[in-house]
Amino acid sequence: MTISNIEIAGIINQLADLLEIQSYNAFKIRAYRNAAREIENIASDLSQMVKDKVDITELPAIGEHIAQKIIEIVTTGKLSKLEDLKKSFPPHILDILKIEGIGPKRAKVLYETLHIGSFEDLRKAALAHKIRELDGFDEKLEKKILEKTVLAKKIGKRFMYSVAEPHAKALVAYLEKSRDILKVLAAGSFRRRKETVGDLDIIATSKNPVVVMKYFVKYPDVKEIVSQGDTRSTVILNNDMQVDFRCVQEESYGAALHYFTGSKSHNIAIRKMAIDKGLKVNEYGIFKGEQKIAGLSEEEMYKTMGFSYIEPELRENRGELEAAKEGKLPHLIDLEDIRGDLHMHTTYSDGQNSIKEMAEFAKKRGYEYIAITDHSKHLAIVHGMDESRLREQIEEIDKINEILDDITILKSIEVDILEDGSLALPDTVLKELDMVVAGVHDKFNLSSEKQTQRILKAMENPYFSILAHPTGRLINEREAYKVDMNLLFKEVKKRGCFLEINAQPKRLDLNDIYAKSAKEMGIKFAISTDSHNKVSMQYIKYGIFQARRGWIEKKDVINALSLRELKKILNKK
DNA sequence: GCCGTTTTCGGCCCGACTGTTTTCAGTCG
Repeated sequence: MTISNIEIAGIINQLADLLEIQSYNAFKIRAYRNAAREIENIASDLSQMVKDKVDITELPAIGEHIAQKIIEIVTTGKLSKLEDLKKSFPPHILDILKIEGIGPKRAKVLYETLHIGSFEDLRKAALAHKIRELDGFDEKLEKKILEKTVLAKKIGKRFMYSVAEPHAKALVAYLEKSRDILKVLAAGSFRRRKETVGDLDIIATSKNPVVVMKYFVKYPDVKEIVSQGDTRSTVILNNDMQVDFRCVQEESYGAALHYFTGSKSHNIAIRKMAIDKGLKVNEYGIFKGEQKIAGLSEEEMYKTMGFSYIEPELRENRGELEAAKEGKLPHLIDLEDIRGDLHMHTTYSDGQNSIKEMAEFAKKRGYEYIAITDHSKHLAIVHGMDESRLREQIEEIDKINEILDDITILKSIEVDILEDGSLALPDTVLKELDMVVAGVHDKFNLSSEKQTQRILKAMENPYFSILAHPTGRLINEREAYKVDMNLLFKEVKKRGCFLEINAQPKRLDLNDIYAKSAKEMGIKFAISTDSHNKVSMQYIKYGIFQARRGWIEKKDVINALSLRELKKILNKK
């Protein structure tokens, strides 16, 4: 039985949800939620920790009782307390909590008076106008419920960062046109460069917030106004993306920006630390009694709290506050640090541009080098190369290298790791390459043991350089394959090979949590675009964002090295 | 249910919007 941290957190959150409908002790519920949030943030695998008999009560927010529950979940896959609780509710009761405006209290009323336990029940009751008569409901809410239950399946969807990005930019550009707005910025998980964005949080400063609110809700892409107040409004855009907009006075810009950037976990941790210092933190500033002592800028906020400035990407309460206190924050990698791209395809396999076109585009970007990594023959669908095609390509690269100045094309391949852990091409040809990128492209459903052994075996190959997209997940499409990441990292470290942070917006693989964990073990990374045409080399920024969220510094990244240094490190293996 | 360099008991982040039950509960972020 292997169960992921996310799944464990999900079970504990479900428990909290049901207890909340039962009006259970609010602080106990909060304790469950705190524990779930911490579990989502832990890099190491809880399942493995339990198997290794690690004392998990050492983890924050996890005491004796929750530890027992986690052990039960890991060993049985279930939580008996939750299973028992579920028996007293209809099976889909938690679905109705996803509807805007229905929380645990109203869910309880719906269930106890009308026995409503699903979207379908709710919809029928709303159509029969039975909802409006209930305590805590009215005609308006009933109407809203009816609308929401139609679109139920879209609720809770998260957008890939790259999808949210143009919407955020367009909206910010619209707001910038308002004369009443002084500053405006997209905050929230978007500013933290999280791989998916649930909603947009926009912050602005103005002397006339009410006027600004009116202007905001008139944005042409708005489909629905959820709420509109004097300083805060919420709308839904045509693509169903929610936007929360907050407008404050100039003097509170830093505090509001900090508050609206989050993460929630980071904010709560800071507010608790403030209480210990006899201070209060809110979106208007830091207060000592009645007196405001900071709030103009985030820098000032952090300084007042005794921290160095924390980059938005780090604000997840994953140790950044402790590091900031001790002045030990990482100096995060920047786009400008990248000197080459080590994963891209050409017309030799499934790419759209020639080797030369890719090289020339890279040169324009100011790169010193690129690696051409077309697919190996195993994958018929992408016209993978066999040995002789690869030799042809090697020759062509040699020729182009002679012609092109100021950029070097490294000879490489994205070779398949076969089910038995061997590579899809023989060593006789792999040894002629400058480096070998290897990846799993099929048999995603192997057991964790088999999948892990498959990759470890592949890494034994003396020419293996970089493990491509290490977990294979596709955001919103495909789960990661099951791999013992902890064991994998140990072997990568021992072998001296490298892990890829794949910058494709759908991959961003390794993710932030794994990247941080691997970095802590001393592993180095290649941040690569896996481009299938020249233009997508620009995706490198998404890889940088993910790497920054994983606390990655320039010194951790092999394609931030000069060509000479890179060759040296590639040959050392 | 968790936590503690003032505490093993007594706290637990903080505030806006909605609708209305004109002082607050419910919900949300």
